[in-house]
Amino acid sequence: MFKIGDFSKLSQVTIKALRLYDELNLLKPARIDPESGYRYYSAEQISRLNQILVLKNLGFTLEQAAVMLNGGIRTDQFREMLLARRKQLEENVRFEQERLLLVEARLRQIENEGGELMSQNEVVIKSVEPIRVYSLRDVIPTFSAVGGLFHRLYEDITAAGAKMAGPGIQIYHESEYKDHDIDVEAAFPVTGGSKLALHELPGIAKAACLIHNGSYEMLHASYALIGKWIEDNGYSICGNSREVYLKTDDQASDQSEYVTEIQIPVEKL
Amino acid sequence: MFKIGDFSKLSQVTIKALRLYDELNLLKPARIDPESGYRYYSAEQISRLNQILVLKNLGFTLEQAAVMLNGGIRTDQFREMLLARRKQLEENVRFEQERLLLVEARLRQIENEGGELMSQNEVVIKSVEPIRVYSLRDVIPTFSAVGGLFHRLYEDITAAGAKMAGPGIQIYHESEYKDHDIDVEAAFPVTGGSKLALHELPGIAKAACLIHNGSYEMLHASYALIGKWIEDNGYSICGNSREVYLKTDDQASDQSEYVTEIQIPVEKL
DNA sequence: CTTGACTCTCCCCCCGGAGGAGATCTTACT
DNA sequence: AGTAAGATCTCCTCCGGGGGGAGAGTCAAG
Repeated sequence: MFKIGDFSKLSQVTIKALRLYDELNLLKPARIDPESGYRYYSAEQISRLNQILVLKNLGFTLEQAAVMLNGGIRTDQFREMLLARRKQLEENVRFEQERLLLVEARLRQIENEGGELMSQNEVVIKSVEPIRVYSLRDVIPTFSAVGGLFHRLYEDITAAGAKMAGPGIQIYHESEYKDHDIDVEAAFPVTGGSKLALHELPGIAKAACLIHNGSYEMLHASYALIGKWIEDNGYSICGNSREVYLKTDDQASDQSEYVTEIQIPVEKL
Repeated sequence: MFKIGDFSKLSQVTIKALRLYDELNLLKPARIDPESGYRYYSAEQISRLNQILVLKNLGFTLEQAAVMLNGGIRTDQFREMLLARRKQLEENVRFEQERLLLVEARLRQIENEGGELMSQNEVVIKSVEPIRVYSLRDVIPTFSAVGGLFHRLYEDITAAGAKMAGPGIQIYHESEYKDHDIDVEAAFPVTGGSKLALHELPGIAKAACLIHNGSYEMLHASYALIGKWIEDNGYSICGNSREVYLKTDDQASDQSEYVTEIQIPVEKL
């Protein structure tokens, strides 16, 4: 019989851990002195402890280990848990490797381009929810004509007694870059106005998103940035890009205050 | 200005997370209504939020992100943190991959050898602490003579008025298997007996350990098991193996109750 | 018998939120 | 203007695998 300290030294498992395993019914001491509460372990229990350590090394939780070791498991169940474990581990490895690539990309960027540390505007990947909107789609001669499209949209909405329930969204229905005769859709989420024919804007599973601050004349710079990012990070564009007008003339006194989000659907190559 | 729910939808960050970032001084709302306590965010703050998300994706903690974004950091410091991060991530990947190999080895074992699920006695890798012992070393004709060695050890210790302070240990000072004229050391940690010439048994950084239950006549089977395990798991033997007599004739009424631990120093190939 | 080393239970902490309770606030509809 | 629904607030507990420490009780050796 060993006291917990001796047993801990023998097994290289901390006393804290042993007490926890006791509490979780993973490894009950062979005897507990009813008066002092001291735990006494027998030499045979090292086998059991080793089983626990093996399961822990495989990455199972202590709770799973308790279920397995307390007998409620068949070989085929164990096999299935191992398969699930393998799947999870493979995913973990992929995830960590991808994260590693991101870190290395940052390091390269610092080495090459000097100290930018964190730019004000960073590209992030996120999903975009589907949303019901009222929208108008048209082929417009030049970019500057998109204002008119939004104006017609606004008139339709107010005429129907509806209200805008979110920021304006613009979708480029072009697969390539064009600067004339552009197929463009302007949309607003609305509330009320049951007469309006709403239409569901599909969600985007993965979109590369970048916030653009300031006048629309500089939007192309942000597009260049996000395009470079997509290329550098091994994504490719797989859908129509959008602009979301988070802050525009109705809340900003100056064009320099405008805030626009660029969303580009992407997929991992 | 967006209420927290709208801002959450825009940014695809949960309300819970936004409130946490507020608490951690990562992202304070642009305005908090002093009467209702409602948080109001401005469109510009999405940039800041994206910075947070990027740092989180790189695997930094929120606390680190707070330090970085709140200005107390220079580029070279950021670079060092990235380097540390890379090192940690590389280690994580190695660790998870090794764990994955363990799981796959288990799966192969189940497929090949049918349902053993968990054997009673599992091999674990652990470290062994250095320990001060009194020991005798001799070349003995056959294995069975090791008993005599321990007997002499026992007599020396009691004669010196000392006591054994732990289980007996046997070290094989042979690099290959021999069944006659074996160079063997028998050792006991002791307390008291200042006249005894103690000697420090070195620690082992990595030892493959296996508990053997029962008579010593079956020890060879456990040696075969641990040898196979070492080979299967990509280790190689790099030192003298030991046996630790955790339960032997002084506490056991029958040889079938003996408990012995085999320790073999190994290194990863 | 004393003293120092061990052990006991109980509580808080880590990390990044998730889930929920109960109260208050805003907003849309009548 | 009232009311009901939905949003939001703070505060609490929980997850995993223990680590660290307080305060009290126990064991073993000289």
